Amino acid sequence: MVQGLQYNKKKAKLKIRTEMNTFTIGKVAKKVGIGVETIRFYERTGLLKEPQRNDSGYRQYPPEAIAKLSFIKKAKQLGFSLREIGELLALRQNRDATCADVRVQAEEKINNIELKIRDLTRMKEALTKLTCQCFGRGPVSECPILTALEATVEEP
Amino acid sequence: MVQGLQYNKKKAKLKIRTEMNTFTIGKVAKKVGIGVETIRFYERTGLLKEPQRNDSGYRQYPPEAIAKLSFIKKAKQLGFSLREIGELLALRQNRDATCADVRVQAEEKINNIELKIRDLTRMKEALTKLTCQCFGRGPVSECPILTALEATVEEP
DNA sequence: GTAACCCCTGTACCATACTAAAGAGTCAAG
DNA sequence: CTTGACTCTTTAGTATGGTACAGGGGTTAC
Repeated sequence: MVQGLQYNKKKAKLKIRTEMNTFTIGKVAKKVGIGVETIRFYERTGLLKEPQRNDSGYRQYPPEAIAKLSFIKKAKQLGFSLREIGELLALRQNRDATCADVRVQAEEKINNIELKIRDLTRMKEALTKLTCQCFGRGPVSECPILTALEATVEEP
Repeated sequence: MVQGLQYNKKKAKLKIRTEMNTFTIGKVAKKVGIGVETIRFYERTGLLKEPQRNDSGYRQYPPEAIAKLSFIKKAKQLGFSLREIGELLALRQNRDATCADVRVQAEEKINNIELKIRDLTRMKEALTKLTCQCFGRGPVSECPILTALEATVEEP
């Protein structure tokens, strides 16, 4: 901010920022559909590289940043964690990386998701079984759902 | 050791602890198969009520505590959050609660799980579709998985 | 009596992914 | 020139479910 003030006095109102095809953090956030805080958070955690600044210290994002954030958003919707997204972004940068590398990541993720689905399905079946035993009548003390959960550990 | 026939109150504390059917936190943890820190954590968060203490300030758990912690453990395996488990435990205590109340909770949870499964299935399908488009050959720059994710947001 | 455990409190920390607030500077419109 | 919207940094808090000390004291077996 000190440097910003100094520059501002010298270079007053040259509209470098608007003549270039850059966006403020707010515009980017709006275009992508996320919050400005989220973008700054991604920058802090290294997911997004630090953008250029204008004379006031405002972040200036090129259009690619919007593409990158859209990428992040979509990958997140696909269930990738920020760490995994970071790996995908790194692959994208890596000239030696091949399509196959990306495919491996995607397949790992698919296996991952399948595992989660299996877990949830097992949970659901267990719960369904319990609710089928419960007629929904009588006091809670006789509820088969709770009594099933109450079963204590046996003495060794 | 207590000597002779005399019932020494000061020395009887040791006796009282062992003659009653109570357990130290470590024993409980072992029986249930969780850590002592976890039990203290449950107590801190109000999931478990504070047990009696002996003269040394040690927690003394009745056998019911083991049942309760087993309940918590099993409910957790079924995908209930600690908050939801707290609600189930409260229902169990509530004399006015009925079996139907428990059933409602279980059914809500089932719906919840189904929703998650649907979400994951959609993710999986999207990813599978992308990987089917990728032959795993060529440079990363031409990977259809990444290019699909790269699609930018259009101008409004 | 002394080592090897156990238990106590309190605090801080792990990961994940943000979100908010304080306090100050910047910018464009009226 | 003022106002309001925007931006900056730093710090701290949210929720979830724990885990890991530190620095004390208690208990047990030999």
